[in-house]
Amino acid sequence: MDVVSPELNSLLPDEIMDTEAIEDIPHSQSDGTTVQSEPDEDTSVPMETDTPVASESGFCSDATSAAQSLITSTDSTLSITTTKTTDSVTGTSITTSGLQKLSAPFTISAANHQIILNKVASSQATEAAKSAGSPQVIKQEGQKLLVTAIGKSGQPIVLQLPHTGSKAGVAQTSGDTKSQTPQFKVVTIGGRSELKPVVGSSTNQVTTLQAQQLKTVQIAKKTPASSAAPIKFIITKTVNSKGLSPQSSVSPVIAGRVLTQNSPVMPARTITLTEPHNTSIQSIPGKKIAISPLKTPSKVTVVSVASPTPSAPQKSVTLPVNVALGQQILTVQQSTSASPVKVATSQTTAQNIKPVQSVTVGGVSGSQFKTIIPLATQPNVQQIQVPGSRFHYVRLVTATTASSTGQPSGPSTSSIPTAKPMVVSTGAVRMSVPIVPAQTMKQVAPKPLTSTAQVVTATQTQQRLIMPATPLPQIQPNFTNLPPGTVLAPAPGAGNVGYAVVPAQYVTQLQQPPFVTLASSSGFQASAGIQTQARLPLNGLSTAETTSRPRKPCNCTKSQCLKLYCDCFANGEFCNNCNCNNCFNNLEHETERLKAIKTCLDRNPEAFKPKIGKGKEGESDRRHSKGCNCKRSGCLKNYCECYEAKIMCSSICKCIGCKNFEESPERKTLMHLADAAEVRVQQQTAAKTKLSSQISDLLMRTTPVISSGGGRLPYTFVTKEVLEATCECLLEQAKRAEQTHQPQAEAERMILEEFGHCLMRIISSAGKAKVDCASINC
DNA sequence: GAGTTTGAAACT
DNA sequence: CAGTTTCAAACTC
Repeated sequence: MDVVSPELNSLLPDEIMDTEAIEDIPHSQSDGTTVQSEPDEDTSVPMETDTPVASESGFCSDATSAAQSLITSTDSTLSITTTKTTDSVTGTSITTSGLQKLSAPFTISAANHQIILNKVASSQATEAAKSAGSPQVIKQEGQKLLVTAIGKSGQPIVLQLPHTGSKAGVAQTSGDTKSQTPQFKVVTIGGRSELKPVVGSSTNQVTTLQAQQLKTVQIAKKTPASSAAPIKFIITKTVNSKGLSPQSSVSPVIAGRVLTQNSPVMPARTITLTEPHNTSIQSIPGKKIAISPLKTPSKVTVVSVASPTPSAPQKSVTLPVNVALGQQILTVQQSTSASPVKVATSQTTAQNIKPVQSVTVGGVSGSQFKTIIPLATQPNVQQIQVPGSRFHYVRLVTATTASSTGQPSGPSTSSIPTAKPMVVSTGAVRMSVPIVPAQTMKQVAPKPLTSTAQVVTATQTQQRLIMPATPLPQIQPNFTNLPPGTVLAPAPGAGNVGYAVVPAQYVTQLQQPPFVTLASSSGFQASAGIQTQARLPLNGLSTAETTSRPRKPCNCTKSQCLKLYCDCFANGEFCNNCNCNNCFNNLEHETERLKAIKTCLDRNPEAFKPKIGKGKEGESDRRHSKGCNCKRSGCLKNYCECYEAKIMCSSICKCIGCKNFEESPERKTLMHLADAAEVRVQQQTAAKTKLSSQISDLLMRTTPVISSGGGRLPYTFVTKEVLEATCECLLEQAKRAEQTHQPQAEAERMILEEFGHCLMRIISSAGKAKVDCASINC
């Protein structure tokens, strides 16, 4: 199953990934040296969760830094997710219920620009492993994901995934990887569609993109010239794993979305990202991944190639990576062989990166890839706001309770029945968020450790992804909607449903159209072909509406903005530029906020779901999920949530005296009035715009040019002398008023009157000058 | 801007 | 689940 269907993919905007990826890595590698994780085929390394049922995405951490990049892939699915809870050792991931993953812990090293993904053991293997009483083993069998990023020079970025994959729907064991059909994925980083693939894998598996259906996932590269320019990554994947020829010339891509490449061609370079064995996320609570707008963002999103098993969810992976200008090609290889994960950056230039703070990966001039990683010792709460910035901050936080201290080798592991990867893209931000039922996370079952296996203590460790919640559209029922601010909030009664809370402040809100890519392990059937990557309306509002309308600031006074009364909180956003008092809806009160979220979810698991969703079949596309209860407003005022959402009341509404139905004359009248008002507003806006333009033009023409070699405008009558003369006139008038002992009001009137006279003279002079100038054709 | 109205959310 | 209270937004003046 693919996370993103071609159809949906075609709907993707050209720029959907305008983000900077900054990741907080628990243990960052300071020198960016290549780190290779070991193949670890035999070693089972349980992640945070290791219940057989639980499927967890593999986590990738930066070499020493747990760069919360998660790369997972199923047989035919490759997903890269930035996550915090990374088990470093072997990039363990837990597969469950047919969810097969490929976890590829990776490190960015300066050597190769290669990211090597390790294949996660199949669910069967996991089951077997668990049944054997051993921690679940993640086999890192050799799929390599080769990602080449287009550098500043414009070299197309190619992501190649020659990996052996089994047919969709067939669970594959870890040992089956060799039998898998190699798949080829092309990832382009950069803006152009010039993608010409392809790079042979290390295993000599060169695949031909021709005759393969490629799916492009993501895109986003912004101006390479700017250091802060975000980078687009387009990832195409081959749908058809068959017919891969070992040696193939690469045909240009493809059906997928092609990126535009702004930069000149550069030789492709590979960066191998490897997850250090020693790194465990849990060891560092409260980690965050921040995407810094100041840094050149680049994000790689890997889309699952195919669905191995019907029940196996695909994971899309978003790998936020800061790519500096002139970045080179980031290559992620997924080899069929169980090669150790490597992190190598090509042309390691400046890697003067403090450990855990930033990781710079290869650069032509300086760091090509830079990952900024918050220090592990930093408080896990650090609010990041970039008002007006189009770049989004993404932070992965391990929300920890008292006991969630990182214990890399802690015996207990949390069981996550179904990790639900989600890719949420809000224009600039796209992420893959494994949603893990918090309830299951609380259930920690100690497991015996193998000598090589690293057990991650996930006890009460919550990984939180902070994302803009506002644009979050309604998520598929299986996924549940993303609640505000926190990941892994328990959803009572929701079974395996978990929540990913996405505070908005880390991300510029409403800057980009909401975008969601979702994949559900349980809900997505391969046969159904349910791949979701589409813009979904938010609360009944179209994308354009949501993007164009900034959120209103709240005015809460008593709720501390921690109840659903607060729109900010209800929308999963932090308060920002609000008028609230005693606000706790911020990172300074994260504990309270999380508690409040949990409370809300306890009360109503769907509390943070959009209220306006799709109605039943045959009904209107949009309707209120609960219906309104209006009694006095006739459902024709904004008190009514239905009316406010510009939808009509439905059968589930319990309103009295409803007039908000199709044939309602009152409603029609209101609609007409509203339309007329809107037209007036538009006209006024247009008039203002025009007037502003005229004024601006007038100022341009009339303002004396400070001679800077740029030439002088023809009508530079407001000169310094004119200004001085005007001021003298005004002063003289003031003196006159003072001498005549005029009251202050009268004095002001006289001065203003004089000022008016001065203006009139200036304008008159300007008019004459214009005429004169025109007469002489100046 | 103050006061009122309204209905969702929260509480009992 | 129903009734009541609390709350903040919508609305009116």
